[in-house]
Amino acid sequence: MAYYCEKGLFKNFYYLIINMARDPTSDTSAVEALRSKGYKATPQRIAICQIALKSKAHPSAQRVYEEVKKVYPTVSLATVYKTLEVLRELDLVQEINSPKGQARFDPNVSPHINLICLKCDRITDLDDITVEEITSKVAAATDFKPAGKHMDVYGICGRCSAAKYH
Amino acid sequence: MAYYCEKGLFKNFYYLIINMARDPTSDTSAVEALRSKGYKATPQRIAICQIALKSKAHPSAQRVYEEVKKVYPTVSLATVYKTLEVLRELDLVQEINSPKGQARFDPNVSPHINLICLKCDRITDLDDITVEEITSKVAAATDFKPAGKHMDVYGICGRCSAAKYH
DNA sequence: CTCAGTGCAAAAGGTTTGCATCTTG
DNA sequence: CAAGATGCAAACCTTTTGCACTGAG
Repeated sequence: MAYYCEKGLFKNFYYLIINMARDPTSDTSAVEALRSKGYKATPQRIAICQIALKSKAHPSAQRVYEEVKKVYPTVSLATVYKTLEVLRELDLVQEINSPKGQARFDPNVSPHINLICLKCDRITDLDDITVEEITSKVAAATDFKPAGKHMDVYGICGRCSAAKYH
Repeated sequence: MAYYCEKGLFKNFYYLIINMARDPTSDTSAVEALRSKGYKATPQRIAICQIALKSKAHPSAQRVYEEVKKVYPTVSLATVYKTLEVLRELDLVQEINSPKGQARFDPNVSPHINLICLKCDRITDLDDITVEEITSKVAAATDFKPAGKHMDVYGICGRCSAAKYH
């Protein structure tokens, strides 16, 4: 029967499901982006892209892992870390350093401000052209070359200040 | 002789040296800031303030620990962490989240931009009034309340881009 | 004299690494 | 079929915590 080989058929089974459920556009482009730099487009990586490149919640590696496991139960946390590193190299995600000591990943690679809540760790994007103004000002005024396309601002998010007296 | 009691005389000896070498102004104010909120001004804390509030290198806790040990050899890393936490509460330092997964501490609590080098992890301050413009813009446009007085921008520092081909 | 603070060692995350096994191209 | 990727477990680092002892106020 089909279950005997956990590492062969099982994986392919899930790959199939993923392929059926996938958004053809972005999936194809993720595969292409991977291959363009010599990376292999494994089902694990595709599944991780599915989650990480679509989430707006700025997930941590752990969070991505949990989501990916739902559709690809055999994936390991180490693979998630390695893949996120690859996606960073391909400029498909940016890494955000949260105050709680874990990295967060952001598929929004256009210029924007990350509003990082110091209480609940929620991160909200704020698209703002000021980012470009600032980075070009920095580049002009100093010998520092801004590379990331995001700027981080810390504070208390709306939800937390509303829930102040809980 | 004077060495017999490592935890008594030894400490006081170093405390004396610290007092002799100290900058009277800032030291007094650190003591006052501590006491004003009910914290005790222990020699360990004063030594840590000496280092952390004067450094422009945005040291990590480990780095502060190493510096403090030079003048106060019996201090422990745990005490450094606890004291830095107190200093943060007193608004005497701000915490910066570096990409290398350790916190960095910044005694510059006026509005400024932190230029964070993704290669060598060096952090440079850039005083810029734009920070206030942006935080007030954010406060006006969203329900997010900016709290920190710094904004983080990532990139490659002058030294690293000069040393590109090493 | 009392309670907060210290120092130690252990625990607790988060992330990386080494290695045998498996799979893509 | 070769080079690269996976999954597991162990190693690593940074930070936090529990607790007996110490010292500031």
